[in-house]
Amino acid sequence: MSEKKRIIFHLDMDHFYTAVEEREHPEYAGKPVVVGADPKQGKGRGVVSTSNYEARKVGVKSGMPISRAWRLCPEAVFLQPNFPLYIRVSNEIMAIVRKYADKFEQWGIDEAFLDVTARVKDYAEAEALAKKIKREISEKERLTCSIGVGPNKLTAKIASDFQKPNGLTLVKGSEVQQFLEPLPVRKLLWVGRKTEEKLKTLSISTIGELARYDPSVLTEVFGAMGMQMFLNAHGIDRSEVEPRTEVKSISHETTFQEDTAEADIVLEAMDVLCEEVCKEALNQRLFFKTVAIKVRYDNFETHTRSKTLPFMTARARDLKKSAKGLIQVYLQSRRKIRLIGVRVSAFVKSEKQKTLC
DNA sequence: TCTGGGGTCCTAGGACCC
DNA sequence: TCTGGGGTCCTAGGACCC
Repeated sequence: MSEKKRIIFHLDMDHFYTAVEEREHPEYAGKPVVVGADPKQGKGRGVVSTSNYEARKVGVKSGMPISRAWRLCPEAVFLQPNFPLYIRVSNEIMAIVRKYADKFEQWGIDEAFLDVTARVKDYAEAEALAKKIKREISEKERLTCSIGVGPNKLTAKIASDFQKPNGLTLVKGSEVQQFLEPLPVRKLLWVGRKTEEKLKTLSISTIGELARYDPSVLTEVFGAMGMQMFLNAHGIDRSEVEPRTEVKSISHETTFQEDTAEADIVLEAMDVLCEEVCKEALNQRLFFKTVAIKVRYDNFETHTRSKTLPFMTARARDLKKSAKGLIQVYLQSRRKIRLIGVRVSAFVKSEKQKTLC
């Protein structure tokens, strides 16, 4: 029952959004660049999506409130994300990368896993292949990436993050435990802020401490996830590199400029979201059965309500009617609303698109 | 610090059916 | 009159990813 020997790459583009912007705008060279919400002189809502290394030097990081980024670095070039551009560049990069893998899995817009087991005979060849991929991306796209190489996805992912930007880190099977041992548990995939905090109460802060902990206690505290974490801490991860399956939900959401309790404003915004969601569903030829809405109050308390229709549809009229019904309870509360969202799921792919629309 | 927007997966309770 | 067990679907919330 020994684990099949594999060689997995994880490729991660370096500060992707800002890198693309810098490529398109040479005049930004050497300046701090921040892609995210509009800072509005420090009064903007929203967060930083990506910052380049000049901005990171003064502490501007992904996920930070844009107002704080503005205070830290008012001289930065602040840009709103240009997703159509990023998606186009992403598609070009993925086309380059996927031809080097037997199995390929895109992970978000700017990351990918490659199973190259059948393409290389050892880590020396893997290193040469990784360099070749980096060179091709650099020549064709004028962008850099970091690649991690390891015996599984877990190790490859952590390795790609180990030296950035423009890094290449190889971790052989025999070196995995030693490599992971000193790292904080937060580096493990699926260990986020909440799990990190919970682990801290058990006096676990490094992957090594997690590996030495009693797995039965971990199972008690975290359920199935506990055993998963324990195995991962030992460098064990049998998950396959596999292509993303079909889309399971489509959603749009929006945060208001100012929190509002006005039903008219909320309903009008919701109609727009419904239109956008329907347009996308139709583009992908998907009919949906389940409609969900999301409401976030001004204190960040968040609720969702959903309803499964007795029929499938892709019509905006049906979506608007359902969404309107679902949001009523929240409007009646007269509390100030910060955000609303609309989501559809439970898809049926249509072969008869034309006749039904 | 004052917290976007797009997703996936898991859990748990209740309804309903056989 | 109080009581099965299994299976599936629906709903709400939450954690996590980029």
